Amino acid sequence: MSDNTSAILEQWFPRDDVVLQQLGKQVQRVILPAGHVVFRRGDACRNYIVVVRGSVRVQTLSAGGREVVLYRVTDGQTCVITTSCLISEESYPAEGVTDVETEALVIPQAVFNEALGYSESFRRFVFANQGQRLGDLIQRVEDVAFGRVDARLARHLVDRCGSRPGTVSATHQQLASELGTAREVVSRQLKVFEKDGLIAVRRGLVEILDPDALARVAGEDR
Amino acid sequence: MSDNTSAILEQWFPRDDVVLQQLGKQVQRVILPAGHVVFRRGDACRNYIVVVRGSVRVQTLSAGGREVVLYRVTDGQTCVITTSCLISEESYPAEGVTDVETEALVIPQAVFNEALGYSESFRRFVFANQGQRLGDLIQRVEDVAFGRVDARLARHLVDRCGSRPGTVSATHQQLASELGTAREVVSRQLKVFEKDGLIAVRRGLVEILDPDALARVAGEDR
DNA sequence: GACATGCAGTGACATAATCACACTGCGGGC
DNA sequence: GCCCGCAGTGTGATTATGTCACTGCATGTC
Repeated sequence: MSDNTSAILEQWFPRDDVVLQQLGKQVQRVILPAGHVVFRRGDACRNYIVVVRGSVRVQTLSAGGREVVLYRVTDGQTCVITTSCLISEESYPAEGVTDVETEALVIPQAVFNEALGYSESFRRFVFANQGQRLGDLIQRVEDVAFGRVDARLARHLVDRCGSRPGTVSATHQQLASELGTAREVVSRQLKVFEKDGLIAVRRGLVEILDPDALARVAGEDR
Repeated sequence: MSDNTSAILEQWFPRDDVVLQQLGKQVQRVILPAGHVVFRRGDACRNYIVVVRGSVRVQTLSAGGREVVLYRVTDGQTCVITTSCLISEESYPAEGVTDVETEALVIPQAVFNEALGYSESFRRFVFANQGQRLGDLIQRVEDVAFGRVDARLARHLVDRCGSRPGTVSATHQQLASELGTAREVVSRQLKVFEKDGLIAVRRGLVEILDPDALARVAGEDR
């Protein structure tokens, strides 16, 4: 069990509170492999899920068969959709898939409800997470509605490799889903970046040669 | 005071519960004129707001100065952003403006927090609302990313006038904000609809002549 | 009437999405 | 090894949208 797990459990279900201690015992820990489908569109939601370590991307399949990534849930975070579905007892409107091996806490609905009523700090955690994911979603609407593809692509690559040169492992199709655009557009844009010496592309792989220049492209607000 | 207000107050703060009764006394009712700015980007959030009657649109101003409408809050609903900002004590990431004269309940932060811990039914209401607005947002991401402007515009007009012929009062700029596109695009598309005899346009007004045909345009999934 | 202002129309151009199809690297089966 | 299949990629043609620059038009104010 990772240190994170213990810390989170201790924080929410401290030893000195008998009620929370009891609730804490019903929390399970799971480790999911990369690519595991955590929930599908239409599934009923039965558990509150907290990602302790790893990354889950939440995406939706449009009528035309295209995918957009809505947001990611990473270390110490939870998913807005899960939370609201859990309480309103609606089914999932999107799907969640692990990007990498992911460690998560699974809190049954009943336990979640009790903890929510009992502990203000738990409530605060839950809602703060809601706010953050919500902000991600709003940002996404703005990006897709107004953002230029070159800037968005550059930003995404920089985000994934940091400020040091390195490689990002993704197909053009995956990148397109991240950005809410089409594969061809990504292919062409990558070509442009490559011609400018910012990156090198190989099958399923993008090598970042000049993160600073890339960051500059990302930052140029039109 | 409208019937709705009494009903909502009675539902959340019933007479037979002394604690909730006390909390209920601190809830205020306000009537806001059309076009009133309920909250601005960057404002701190101090109250939980429930729209009893009317409509508030929540929108965001992008870096380029363009506006998108994220969703609307109407009769009996609340705003996701308000809720999560209130609990996580962050500032508003968007702004809210009344479309029409709007009657609302204003619940101070402290009262909201207490009620949330005390009443499961109140909690359920709060989160169910979160889920609905969230669904709106997801839909918006899909629309903006994949939707065709003609279909979205047609759908929007139909939504606003119903299945009977009638008039929608909005400038092209307003329509563009609703759809997350540019004014010129709306102007051109309206011209096309007009040429096809679906609508007639006048300054600040769109007259719906053939709602059925318009609905057909809206429904044609690509 | 002169002017300011907000709204709408339009052409030219840039960017992005879509469609159609060719090409390529790689792994599995033989 | 060789062939094949397939996911991944490249590219041109076409259409849809977004952007820019500017004009015209209605309305209100002085």
